[in-house]
This record gives sequence, C-alpha cells and structure tokens, in this order.
Amino acid sequence: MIKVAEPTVERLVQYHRLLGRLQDEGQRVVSSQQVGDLLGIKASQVRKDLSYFGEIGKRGVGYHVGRLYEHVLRILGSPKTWRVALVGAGNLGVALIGHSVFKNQSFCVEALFDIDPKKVGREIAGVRCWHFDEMIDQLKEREIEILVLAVPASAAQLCVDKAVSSGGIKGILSFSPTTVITPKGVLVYSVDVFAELEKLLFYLKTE
Amino acid sequence: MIKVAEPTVERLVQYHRLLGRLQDEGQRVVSSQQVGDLLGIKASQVRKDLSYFGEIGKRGVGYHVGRLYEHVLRILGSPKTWRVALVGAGNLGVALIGHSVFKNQSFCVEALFDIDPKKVGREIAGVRCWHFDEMIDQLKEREIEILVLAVPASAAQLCVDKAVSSGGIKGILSFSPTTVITPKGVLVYSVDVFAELEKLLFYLKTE
DNA sequence: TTTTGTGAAGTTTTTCACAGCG
DNA sequence: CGCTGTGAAAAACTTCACAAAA
Repeated sequence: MIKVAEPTVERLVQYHRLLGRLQDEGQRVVSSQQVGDLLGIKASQVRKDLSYFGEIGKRGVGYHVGRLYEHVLRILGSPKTWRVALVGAGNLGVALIGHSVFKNQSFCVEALFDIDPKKVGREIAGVRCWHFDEMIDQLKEREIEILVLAVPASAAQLCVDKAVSSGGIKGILSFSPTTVITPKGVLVYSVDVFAELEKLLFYLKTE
Repeated sequence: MIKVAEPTVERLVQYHRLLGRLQDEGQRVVSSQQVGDLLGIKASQVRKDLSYFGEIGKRGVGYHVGRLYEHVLRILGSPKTWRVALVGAGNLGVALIGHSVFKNQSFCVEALFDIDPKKVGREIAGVRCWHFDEMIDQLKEREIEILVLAVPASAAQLCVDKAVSSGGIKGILSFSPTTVITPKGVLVYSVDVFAELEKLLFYLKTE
C-alpha cells in the first residue's frame, strides 16, 4: 500500500462526500477546479491528492463523478465491519452513536459501558449497557476492536488503559477533552470540541 | 501580536489543560520532557512553542506550574464574553451546548434555532428556541458573533449564508458533516466526527 | 483548447543539537 | 550539572508551472 499523508486522507473523505452529493445532483463530470472551489482547497492540491492513486481523470475533460466516487470509496473503504463499544453513555456519547455516522456498514456498536446504575442493565439506543467493571470481560467476549470514548477527562486514561488490557483494541475515537496515551499499535483520533473552540477564540481575538 | 501557527495554538490548549491538572495535583515544577511525555509530544516542540511568548522557564530547573498556567491563560484567554447561538437543536446540538465546554466565562449561549415545531417557542437547556425563519432578526437583535452549527449536512451551507448575512457573525464552529464556505473575515472551525472515524479506519485497515 | 498529472520550488512545521544560564 | 531557549537542518506539506494527453 502506498504511504498516504494524513492531510491527504482527511481531504479524501471530503472529496468522497462531495462526490456523493454531486452524483445525487446528477452531475457527470467535475474538474479539480470545481472540487477545490466547493471545498475551499486549491485545484492543484486536489489533483495531487488524487494522483497518488493512479491516473483517474481525463485531461482536457476532468473527472467522471461516478468513477471517481467509486475510486475514492475503494481507497477509504473498509474491508469489514468493525466491532465498536462506547464508554460513557452520557448525553454526548448517546447522541454520537445514535448519529448517522455509526449507521454504516463499517461499524457495529456492540456494547455500552457506564457506571450509572440507572443505565447499567438497560438498553440505550438499542444497545445493552454494562457496568464499567465488566468492561474487560465484555470487550474480550465481544471481540471489540474500536473504542469510542465519551467519559469525563478525569476518567479517560483509566478507561483506555483498562480497555487496552483486553488485548483486542486497535483504535480509539476519543471525545474526552484530554490527551490519552496508548501503547504503540493502538491508534487514537480525538475529537476535541474544547480545543476547536479555543482555537476559534484565539484567532477571533487576534484579528 | 506575534504570529502564531495553528498547530502551536492547538498544543497550547493542551498544555493549559495539563497544567491545570498538575496544579490540582500539587505539582510545583514541570519540565518540557514531562509535559511532552504526558501529551505525546517531543520535549523540543514543547520548548519551542512556549518560547514564542518569552522566556518563561528556568534553565536547569523547568517551568513553574502555576506561573506557566497563568502565562498560557493570558495567551489563550478571551478579553470578553462571546455571544453564541446554536442552529440545529437536535440531540447532538443540545448535548454539546449542555456540555461543560460552554459553561465558561468566555461564552454565553443566547439563542437556539430549529425548524421543528415541537421545539420552537420552548426553552431547551435553559435557552429559548426560535424558528429558523426568525434567525436573521434574532442574530442582529442579540448581537450574536459566534454560531454553533449542528444541522444536517444538506442544510449547513444555507444556514451559514443566512447567518452571515446578519452581518455580525465572526466565527463558526461546525459539527455538520460537510464543508461550509464563508466570506473572508468569518472563521470556521469544524469538528468532523465522520472524518475522524474515516481516518481511523483508513489507518487501521492499512496497518 | 482544456484540464490533468507531476517534478521542482516554496512554505510551514518539526526535530536536532548545542550554547547559555541558573 | 540539568534543562531551557534557539538557530540551523530536516521533514512534511502545499503551490507553482508546464509538459502531455484528450
């Protein structure tokens, strides 16, 4: 597999979403210029990103929307369905897994974990909620590979350490406003609302 | 004001959070090495980031936790309270503004907007919900400067265009899974759950 | 003629390595 | 001696500019 830089992967996701939209709108052909304009990216960047995966466009014409959509899908697409568990069944966590993002062939949310007795033992958004103490056993039994973390910052690292000790965790998507450290081989991506807001404020202030 | 690169601002937010924690734990002094280890960042990067804002550490000793905390707070801190509105009072939107992130001196959530008749006219999480059609007037009247966007992708650009036309919007924090284009002078930061998940998947797959 | 694909140039960001100071 | 602060080197990423193809 070709080595792809992270900013490129991020833009590929955007290209893919846009192409799906253009396809729905019935557009057949698109130029790097148009893609760039619609996403706030330079046309040359779009071409460079796409060129990493072979010559997919037609010179003088542009890219065939359907073909490029399938092409990017193959690059990003998942070969299997990943088994996911959510730790922290609060408002944010539940809103997230109920979100369309997880209604997807690539994911199957298998279990929730919380410490709140009101939640433990019940089904939330169609998924059984277990007590945090049962997490390691359940993660093993259910062969969970991806952990979604939506617990308070103070609990995040503990959750991660515990979950990683189950041996099966390969990736973590964290919504906890803190940095978590994992052993090599466990990828972490973090959605940090707090950090994004602070950045926005910083640049608003200095303008 | 010194020009600061975006990755640096993002790390400053992390330093600040960590310093708050260390302070609570009673630690008085910290080295760039320790900060780096706790955040998964190289010590040299920590020192470079901090050095942009003057010599704040003590050679041979490290950084005084309390002093550095205040120092970073002054860099990031906001001179005023920003007036915020949320568009899209669905599960995610409400979970977000109810989140501790917005319980903060720097923000005041003044209004919600939605098109659902069940929500319009009511108070949600202590804030009045208005109909989307009243948005421009309300944004002007309430002098809203920051928009939090939590609407479906298909509605996002329309919301932004409408809101920007009120004339007062300076920044947008978007949770909508799409790219929005704004005129120069309106900053956008985007929290893209979908994109983060896709990135995670991509790198899990290729490992 | 139009628009891609791509080396080369440019810019930004990170890392190194060591002087300098407590 | 230990750890910061910082130029200089390296790496990563973006943009340019133009040859090549439809």
